[in-house]
Amino acid sequence: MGKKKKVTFSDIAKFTNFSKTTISRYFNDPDSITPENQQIISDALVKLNYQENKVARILANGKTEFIGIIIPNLYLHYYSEMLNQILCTYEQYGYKFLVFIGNENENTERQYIQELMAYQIEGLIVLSHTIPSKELADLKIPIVAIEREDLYISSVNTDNYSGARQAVQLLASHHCQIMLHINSPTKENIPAYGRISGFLDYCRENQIPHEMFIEDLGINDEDLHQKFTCILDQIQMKYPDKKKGIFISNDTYASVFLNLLIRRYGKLPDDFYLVGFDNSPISRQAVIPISTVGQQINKIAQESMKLLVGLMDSQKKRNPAPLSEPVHKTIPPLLILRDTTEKNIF
Amino acid sequence: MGKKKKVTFSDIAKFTNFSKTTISRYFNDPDSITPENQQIISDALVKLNYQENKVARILANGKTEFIGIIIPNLYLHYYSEMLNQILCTYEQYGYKFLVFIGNENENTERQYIQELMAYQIEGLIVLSHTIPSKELADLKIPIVAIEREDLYISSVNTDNYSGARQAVQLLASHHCQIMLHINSPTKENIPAYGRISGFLDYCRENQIPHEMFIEDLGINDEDLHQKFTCILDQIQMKYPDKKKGIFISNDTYASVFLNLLIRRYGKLPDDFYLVGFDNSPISRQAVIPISTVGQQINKIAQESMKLLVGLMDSQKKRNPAPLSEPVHKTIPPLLILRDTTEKNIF
DNA sequence: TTGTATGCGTTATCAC
DNA sequence: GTGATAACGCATACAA
Repeated sequence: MGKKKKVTFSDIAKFTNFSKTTISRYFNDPDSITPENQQIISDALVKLNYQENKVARILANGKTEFIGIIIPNLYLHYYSEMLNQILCTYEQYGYKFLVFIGNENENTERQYIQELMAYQIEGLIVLSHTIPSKELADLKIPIVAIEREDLYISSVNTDNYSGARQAVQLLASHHCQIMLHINSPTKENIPAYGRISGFLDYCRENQIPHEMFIEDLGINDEDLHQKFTCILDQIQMKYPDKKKGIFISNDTYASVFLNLLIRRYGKLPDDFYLVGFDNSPISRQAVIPISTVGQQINKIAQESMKLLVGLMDSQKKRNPAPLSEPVHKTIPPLLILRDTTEKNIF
Repeated sequence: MGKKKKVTFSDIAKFTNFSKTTISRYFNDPDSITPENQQIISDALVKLNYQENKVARILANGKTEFIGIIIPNLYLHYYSEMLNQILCTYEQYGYKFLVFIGNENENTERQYIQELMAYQIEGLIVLSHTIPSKELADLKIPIVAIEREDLYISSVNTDNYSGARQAVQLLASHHCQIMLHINSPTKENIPAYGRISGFLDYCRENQIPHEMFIEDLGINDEDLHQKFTCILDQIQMKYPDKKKGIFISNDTYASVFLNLLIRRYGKLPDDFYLVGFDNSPISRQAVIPISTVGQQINKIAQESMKLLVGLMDSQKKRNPAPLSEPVHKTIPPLLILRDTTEKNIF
């Protein structure tokens, strides 16, 4: 049995004694043909078992309805949940997504972008960090960046700065006497730097004693564990009698730190108050659920698509403006109170 | 400024005084033209800033290099990591992926499949459970199922049965006197049922006392917590003096159960031995790292692609066999020993 | 409301 | 080694 050829408009046209044009119109503007003829065509479609071919349609009308996504990885919950939310917007906008995993390699990502361009994507969502926004802007297609350097392109980010301030404010409201911030080295031009500046600004403005532990915390578990043990020792040495408010740059780290405390003291000591960042599952699943600055991933995804669709629509006009100035949107974080700060609950 | 038209083979042909055919050959069979002419064309490409158009190529040669993926969600680590691994095979095979989130709605997923077919996907990877394999087989395209009902289609699955046996064997080796299995209701025709049958078979064969707790464990955290509290109470009531080996159907549940124990007793009691399933991050990140039956997600992804690519290749032949009998591959799990069983470490 | 002719950008089939 | 020409399947002016 050979491979059966696909049914095309020609076949339907012959079968129904209409022209291909009429068949085309049946799909794109049904009301322009009589109801009876609609029915005839409709019947023919099922009788011939027609399957539409959008590739041909693309070539003819230029609209691929493809959006490219370049995302660093999916093992961090933040990224996989963001992708989840973005993909789900298909229901709303109908755009299909071509997804590439960045893998932190600049040239590989350039190749991915070429591939995406070859498939005539109408827009691009970038979460990976490697390629400078200047270069991305040169692609001359609508682009939205999420939580990365975004000088030359539009973007949607969590308000990291205000999130950090809220975290410290929460710790201050529990009368913590010394504020500690644990983070890895962060460039000033990416949104996450707001977690550092927000911490510093709030402490300074309110004259609260504070210290930062900025360290490359490694990737593997042992490294992480060792670094945190070291940091904990320092903290206990320097501030033995003070009520400590600790703001940690993400929930994964916060959980490691919490586990360290639990295993050392059998419980979260009374003079330790913890706040993480992200509201990732681990913050809920921890032995003692961790208070955290929650990123509203669904809203970020929504806003990104809204922004991107807007840009793409304006490109479809007869006189597409030369991709106007970048727009930067900001989504407020949500402070989530759990047991590492709300101890009165016990 | 109007929208500048894209550069096509025609433009390059005019510019270089070759024919479109030669330009095409430059891309698809460079050695069929002289090196000098290759250079001329190459120069013209950069001079004109040519961007290839794969959509036109698809229409002409029929090969989309698209693979469709339907996956239930991305908030479960198992799925997001699987998607991660699948997407990364782009480097190896060059196939591009169109990803849809299933959302557990049968008709929605049917729609997604129609959309994928319209984009002429060459193959399909299905992780969602809603559509029966019988119906999928009727699509007449290469399909690989992962960890779902797979009677009529090819599949790659973890050897759940052997995994469960290994778990119980591990618990037995630590002289647990009563084996407990906690799981939610599972249909017999999906691979995960092996976790139940493996548990039962091993216990029966070795005449080990055992009990199963099969309960719909709900979705939200409170439900889960309450159900597990109830189960723990039962266990303590029934088997107060026995060394308990508990095999839990996944790491998320295992972590909830562990946290319950820690919060109640301040530590993992000496007579409790725990084994989870999946080797998801939570099993490492738990206060006490959880022993688990690790799924080799990377291997599953690799095997799935290998299988699918094989099926797709055989479809491209002149006489494509009518999609032969389904092939079912099985990937062995990896038993991972951590602190919830290896207590001698303390 | 319907049909004709042409175009979308590439590949494939022949020629030469 | 290179070129002319016809597909590929659909959309869209323009005509009727």
